[in-house]
Amino acid sequence: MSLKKDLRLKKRAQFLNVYSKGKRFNAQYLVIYFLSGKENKLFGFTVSRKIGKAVKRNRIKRLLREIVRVNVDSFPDGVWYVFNTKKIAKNAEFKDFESDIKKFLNWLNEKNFN
RNA sequence: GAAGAAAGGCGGGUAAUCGCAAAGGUUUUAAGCCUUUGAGGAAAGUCCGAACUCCAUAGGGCAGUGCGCCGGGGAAAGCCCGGUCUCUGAAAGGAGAAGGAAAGUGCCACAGAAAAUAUACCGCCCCGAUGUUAAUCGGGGUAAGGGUGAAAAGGUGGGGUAAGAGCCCACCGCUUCGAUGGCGACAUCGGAGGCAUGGUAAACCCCGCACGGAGCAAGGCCAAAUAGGGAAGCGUACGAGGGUGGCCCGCCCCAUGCUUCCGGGUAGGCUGCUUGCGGUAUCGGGCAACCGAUAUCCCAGAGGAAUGAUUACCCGAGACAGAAUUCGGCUUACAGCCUUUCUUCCACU
RNA sequence: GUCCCCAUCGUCUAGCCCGGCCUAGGACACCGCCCUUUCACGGCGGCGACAGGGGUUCAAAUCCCCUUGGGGACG
Repeated sequence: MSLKKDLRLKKRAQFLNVYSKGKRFNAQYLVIYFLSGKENKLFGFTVSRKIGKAVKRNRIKRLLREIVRVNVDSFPDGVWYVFNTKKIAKNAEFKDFESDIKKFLNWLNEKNFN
């Protein structure tokens, strides 16, 4: 894993909490849910069976984790994040996910300044 | 050299930087640092078989399911190896759920005379009657030919006959008896019979063999909140109830009372969890599957789930694909490459 | 992960157990014609499917095996 275990969402209840109470950001290949007001910073990753078989799903999760690991300091504290993949992410590359996440971070910063 | 067949193996490599998981060591509150290890031949499908765990002791019967040539291997298997037979290919080879249809039952559409106690549509032949003939009618013989069908009651050839027919003969097939070889399936040879026994058992079924059920989300331990009960022992009574087997018998539990004890259990956590019918090498036995001996090694163990990213170079430019309790198989997917053996054809010596 | 179930026209289904009459029936939908001034209703006709591959059999939607695609239970 390219991201420490302490920084990951683990329980199904936590995921459901983010889905139901959190906000949503649509990018090209990703849908990012986030819920603020928490005491720590956690990340969760979800890849549907519709994307492909186990090898492909694992690869996408690893790519996402790597991007988050590199940019972990750019994410605001006290927020839980969940990354979902869209169906078109089947053929996406590392750079595609990277630009999506950069876009999300810029959007967050703008909101905070406003 | 070309085309092809079989068996076995490999499944990009090297380096740098940043990272992940486990184990060990170390400073030690957390955490950090160092070292080592870290997906497959199919990890897949979940199609068989086991180990392990629980269920009521896993017993008897019925039902049900699966398997089915012979010998060997294996813990077992819808498994493997060797052989037999049948089918198939020019050959090397390949394929086969391959017992029983002379125990019984069922089915065999359409077509056809007839689909299993055989029968007779067109025919062929004989006799009789009518008739010049042709032919028609009646009685009988026959199943060679035609036609139908997936399949027509041994096949081909000859003799024979009024026409025909295993009616007779030869060969082939079949049945049966014997001999020889083989552990055996079976094969070969010889004699006899004069043909009886259509197909279908991945139709019911018969014979033989095997099978109790569930599955690591099994099961065990610790244990918030909430709710108040739960467990053990003894005694009595009843088959009416309950207990996850498809059913029956058998088996186990018990309403309630008394005594003793404090535990049961959800969220959650820990465990089961990786040393095993283990791998590798050498030697020996065996055609082989496999077995034995010796030496040596420890080789993933997660739990929203670890192997990734970037860069550089090389080549033939990298397929199918990711462990989840563990093994033995089967099946399915798979770019390209290597090794060995064999078959056929062509060329040369 | 472990254990199960299902697959037939565009949609819902019958046939499968017990093979042949299946060139696979019906309803809704779609298309054309008739009826009506027109639409609807009604009538007639048409289009249209056995998930894929292999095996058993004379013959497979049906029996057997493999694959593919859906769905469910167990936290």
